[in-house]
Amino acid sequence: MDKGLLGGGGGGLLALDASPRPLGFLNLLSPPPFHRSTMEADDGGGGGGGRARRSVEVDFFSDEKKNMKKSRVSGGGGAEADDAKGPAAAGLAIKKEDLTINLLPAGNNARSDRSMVVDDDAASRPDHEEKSRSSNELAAMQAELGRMNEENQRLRGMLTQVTTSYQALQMHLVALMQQRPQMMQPPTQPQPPPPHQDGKADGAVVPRQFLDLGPSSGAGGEAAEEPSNSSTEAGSPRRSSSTGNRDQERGDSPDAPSTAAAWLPGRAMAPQMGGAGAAGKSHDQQAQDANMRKARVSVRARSEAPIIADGCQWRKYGQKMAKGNPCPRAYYRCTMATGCPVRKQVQRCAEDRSILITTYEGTHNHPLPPAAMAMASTTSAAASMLLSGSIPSADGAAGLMSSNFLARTVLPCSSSMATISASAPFPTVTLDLTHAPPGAPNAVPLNAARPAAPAPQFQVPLPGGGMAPAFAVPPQVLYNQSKFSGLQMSSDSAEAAAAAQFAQPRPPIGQLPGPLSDTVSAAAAAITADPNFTVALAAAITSIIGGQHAAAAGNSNANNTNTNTTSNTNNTSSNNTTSNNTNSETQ
DNA sequence: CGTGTTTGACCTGCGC
DNA sequence: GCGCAGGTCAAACACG
Repeated sequence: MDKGLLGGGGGGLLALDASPRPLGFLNLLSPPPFHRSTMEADDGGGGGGGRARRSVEVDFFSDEKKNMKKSRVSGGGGAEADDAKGPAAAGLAIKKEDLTINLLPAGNNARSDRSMVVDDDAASRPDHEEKSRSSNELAAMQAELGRMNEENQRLRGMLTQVTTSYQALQMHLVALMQQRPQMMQPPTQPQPPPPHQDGKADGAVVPRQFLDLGPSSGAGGEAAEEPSNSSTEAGSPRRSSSTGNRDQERGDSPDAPSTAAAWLPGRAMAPQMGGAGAAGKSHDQQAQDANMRKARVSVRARSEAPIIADGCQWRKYGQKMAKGNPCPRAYYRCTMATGCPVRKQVQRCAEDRSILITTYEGTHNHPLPPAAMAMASTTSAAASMLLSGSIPSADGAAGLMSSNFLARTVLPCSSSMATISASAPFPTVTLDLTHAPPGAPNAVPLNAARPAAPAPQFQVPLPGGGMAPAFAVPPQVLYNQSKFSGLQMSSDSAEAAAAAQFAQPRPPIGQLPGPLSDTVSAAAAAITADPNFTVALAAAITSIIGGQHAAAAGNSNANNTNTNTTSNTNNTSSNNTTSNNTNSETQ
């Protein structure tokens, strides 16, 4: 099925999506603002009010745009959309040009408006008056230009800063990506002989340490023993739910929280920089892990479909009645790789059964199709922010702030759509996609974003391989669903776009077939395809760049918390025992 | 026959 | 210590 998606999507979209952004990854930073006008036409919002909260970028953009607008006014030139590239530089260049032009009072000014006025006046006034007026105007313009230059300097500085950050991030990303292929070995080889302790200590070297947590531990039955030992030494407050032994055998559950942070900036970075002292460090880290609770990302979306397609393949391994909810909760495990620790729970909201609550836990230890990448990056970003926010002090407030930032980052169009609950037992970020933002219907735009996409890609694959009647649902549902799947769908197109590159053994993100370019292309394609994906990536990037900023940013917006709390336990009691539900309602 | 789902049983953590 | 609830396992079953 996945193959079908990949294969089907195919080439058409590739050209469509990938081409527009030759700059590739760098665009990750710049597109959101500049594409907003075009891409977010989808949202019908036209960029309206809600966008403004977009932290630095917005300001940057708006300022920039202002400048550019001025430039255009003065330049009178045509194609506006085209010069959206190279913000600061372009603006500066134009300005200089204008300067030259303005300094030449010579007859035909390019400044259509003003010059027209001037000309009109000039016709009826003496020369000297005209000249004085011109000189005044000139002076004013020069002053304005001076201001603009200053502004440009500022913007340049910001740009430099952003670029620097980006480069650092990119390097980090590359490092992580290069590590990933290593991780991919184990899954294909279901159980590489438990090289556990040594494997982590030597072969895998430092960098793998975090990434190891998923696969390697998942690989070796006893391998998992090691971490759990240390963590138990550390007190093992972790509530790895069930099954000490079984989990070790699976190797996922105990490590899920760690893997959830696998590509976290701080955490992933630390080992690399740490270098030696693997033992002590890992010990440390494990203690940290032990302190860390499982981070979860919960997505609320309206959907008639029993499950939300997120680009991954899931296998249902259990179903249970949750207390206080007449609807059973289904447990899924990622089956895209053998040792993948990622799980998700799917349950319908008790209050509104049209709302599907999908809770993700853990991080994939295998390459993901862009479709899944979108979701993974989103959830990972959410989880990482959550965790990074709570690591330092285990303070819920930090996480809360981060989450607010996340809310705006992941879902910029809806400040009140993401919520965090750092309350026990697991810190959970909730992305509430059930609220229809103002300029809603973007199911169509999504389609529009990928006009050539074959129908199958729009279908919602069910775990069982069937297709959910996702588009037989009411518009509202469709909207909400698509809003959620804005991540997946858009990335579907990205998937399609990347299909050519990933077509073979699918080395997607992990292996960087060539240099970085393929991945970059895919990312660029995806970004081009859908602002939501951009935003998701931005969230991931933001999380990598630094939780502090996130926390800070979130801090400044801490008042945006909404009331959608995610509590992991429903307190209403019932007599539901642990008996399993045979209810086929959701299946 | 392979893959995925269903479902009863089991394990674990937590609160009382 | 006991009971409850969440989470998972794994045999049985269904399906293509």
